[in-house]
Amino acid sequence: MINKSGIFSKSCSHALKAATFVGQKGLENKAVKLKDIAEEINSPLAFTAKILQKLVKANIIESNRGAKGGFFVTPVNLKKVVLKDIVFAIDGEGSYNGCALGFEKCSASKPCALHFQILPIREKLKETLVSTTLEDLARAVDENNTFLKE
Amino acid sequence: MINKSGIFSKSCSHALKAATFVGQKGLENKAVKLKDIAEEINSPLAFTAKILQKLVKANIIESNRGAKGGFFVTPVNLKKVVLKDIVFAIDGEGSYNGCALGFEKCSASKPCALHFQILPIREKLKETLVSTTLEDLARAVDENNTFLKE
DNA sequence: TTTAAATCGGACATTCTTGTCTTAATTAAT
DNA sequence: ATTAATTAAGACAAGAATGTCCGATTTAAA
Repeated sequence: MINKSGIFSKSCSHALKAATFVGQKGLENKAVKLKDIAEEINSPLAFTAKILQKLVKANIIESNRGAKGGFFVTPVNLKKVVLKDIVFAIDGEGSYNGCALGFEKCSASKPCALHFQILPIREKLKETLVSTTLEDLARAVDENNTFLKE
Repeated sequence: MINKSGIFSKSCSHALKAATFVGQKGLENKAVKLKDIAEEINSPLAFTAKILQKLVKANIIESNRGAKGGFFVTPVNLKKVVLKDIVFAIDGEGSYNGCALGFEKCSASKPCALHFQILPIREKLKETLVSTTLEDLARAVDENNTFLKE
């Protein structure tokens, strides 16, 4: 949502950053450890762990336990996973489809006071969330065109 | 933000609904009481009061205390106030300008991993928030084209 | 001038999000 | 087998957002 801290919840921002970094390493088929991820994206270790676990359960990234373990993305998922998948995994569908004024039933036939104003914004957002792949993000970061840290 | 409950924070949704209802009555130069507002927009009384006070302090609506008091919008504000004013008053500027990944400094020259994806969405949102007036919302509701209740 | 009807303002309570800690489970290497 | 490295999982803690309560203040009317 558009809340005080920007477009996404903090958890979701962390998830997007973490997934992108794992994706970046995935470009070279490498796995990364929790500690490295948390450091790279500047997010608390234990909290990052929780978020990574959600991403694993959502089949966005995978993990290996034990020594030499870590998190990684398969080449298939690098191309297949889109932003929407990550947002859904962390914040759920409401973030994607919810009414701007919070109504359960809000549609063109029973529109809330903001329905027609918000509609085109929503559409544009959805468009972006389904068309941007994890690989897109990972490559841009890898080529130093965008950043995961300030 | 695009969070679990939709685009805006709950407080902000309440504020938008409350302001719209006060605006609707303002079309006929009437004031409304807190109790009526809370009932109309289906929001808890005391909490609605808090939000209304913020709107008053932000000079979006005005109030009269005491018997025969209430909240109202001046004809000038009805035309002058835009959605952005309300969103700013409740959620602050971050909601409007904040980086999608939460960075302080995020710009075309130092873009976060989502910067270029989010930019056009943000622009569209801003456009809408500055071009929609309180009167626009109030009239649509008054003409029964849109709703403040399910 | 008293009373009733309102908003104002601050302290408090609850709930949700964010973050921490500790222990268990798994794996590779010695 | 044992140990060290690592993720998994759940209980707990802190903070922010949301919501409640109560008394103070203001105003109109009787």
